[in-house]
Amino acid sequence: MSNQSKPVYLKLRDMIAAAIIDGQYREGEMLPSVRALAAEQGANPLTVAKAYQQFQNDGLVEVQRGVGMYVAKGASATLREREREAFLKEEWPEIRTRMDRLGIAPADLLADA
Amino acid sequence: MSNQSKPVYLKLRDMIAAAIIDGQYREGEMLPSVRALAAEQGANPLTVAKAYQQFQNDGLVEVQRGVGMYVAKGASATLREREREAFLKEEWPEIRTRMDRLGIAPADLLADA
DNA sequence: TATAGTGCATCAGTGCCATAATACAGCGCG
DNA sequence: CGCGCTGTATTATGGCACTGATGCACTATA
Repeated sequence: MSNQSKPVYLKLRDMIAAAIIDGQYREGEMLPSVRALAAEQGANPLTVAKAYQQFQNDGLVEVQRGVGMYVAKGASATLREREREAFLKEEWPEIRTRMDRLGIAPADLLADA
Repeated sequence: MSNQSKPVYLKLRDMIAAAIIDGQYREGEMLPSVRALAAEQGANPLTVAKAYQQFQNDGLVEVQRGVGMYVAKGASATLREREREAFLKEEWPEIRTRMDRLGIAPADLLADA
C-alpha cells in the first residue's frame, strides 16, 4: 500500500525517517548528500532535496550550506514520538474500522511474535 | 490517512465498497444514480461514474442501461473476501513493521473498545 | 586562486485529476 | 408518441503534483 503509486519524494522521506529512528543515521552524523542518495536510489537530486526539505522545516536535520546536512540532536526520539502519536491517533482508528468491516479480529494478528 | 489528498473517485469507490460490505446497499437493490450521488456528495457526475466503473468491470454491480445499477448477487461476500486478502497480504505486514519501529505494543491498541 | 563538493533557485515539461457543456442511447410509463 | 429518468461518450479546459535539466551560491581544501 505504501509502496505502489506513492510519490517518490514521500517514499524517500519515509526511508530516511526509518533510518533515523533505527539509528542507521546517527545524531550528529552527516546524511548522504542529495546527489549521492539520488544516484543510489536512481532518483533526481531535486526529488531527494524535496524529501529532505520536510526534515529541515521541522528542525530534525541541520543544514550547513556548502557542506552537508546533519542529523539534529534528539531527532531520533522526536521522530519516533511524533510518528507514534500520529499512528495511534489517526491511522489506527481507521485500520480498526476496516478490520471490523472485513471480519478480522485484532487479537488474531497481534498474538504472534 | 485515507481521507486526505486522495483522488475523489477513489474516495467514492471506498465509500461505495464499504456500503456494500456493510449491507447498506443490499444485493439486488438499486444503487444511487450517478447524478444523484454526485449531487449528494458535491462531485461531478463523471467522477462518480468513474468510481462505479471499477465495480462494473469486476461484475460486482450490474448495469441496466436506462434504468440504473444494481448490486450483483454475492457482491458483498466477494468484496469482503477480496479486501480481506489484500489487507492481510499487503497492508498488515507493513503496519506491523511500523509498529515495531515505533515501539507500539499490541496491548496499547487493545486497551480501548 | 583553483577545484570539487555541498545545498538551493528557476524554468519547463508531463501526466493525472476534476470539471464543464453537450449530445447520445436505452428504459418505463402515461 | 412524449416525457423523464437512467448510464455513456465526446471534447475541452483548468489546476495541481511530480519530475527533470540547468545554473548559481556557498564552503572546505589544496
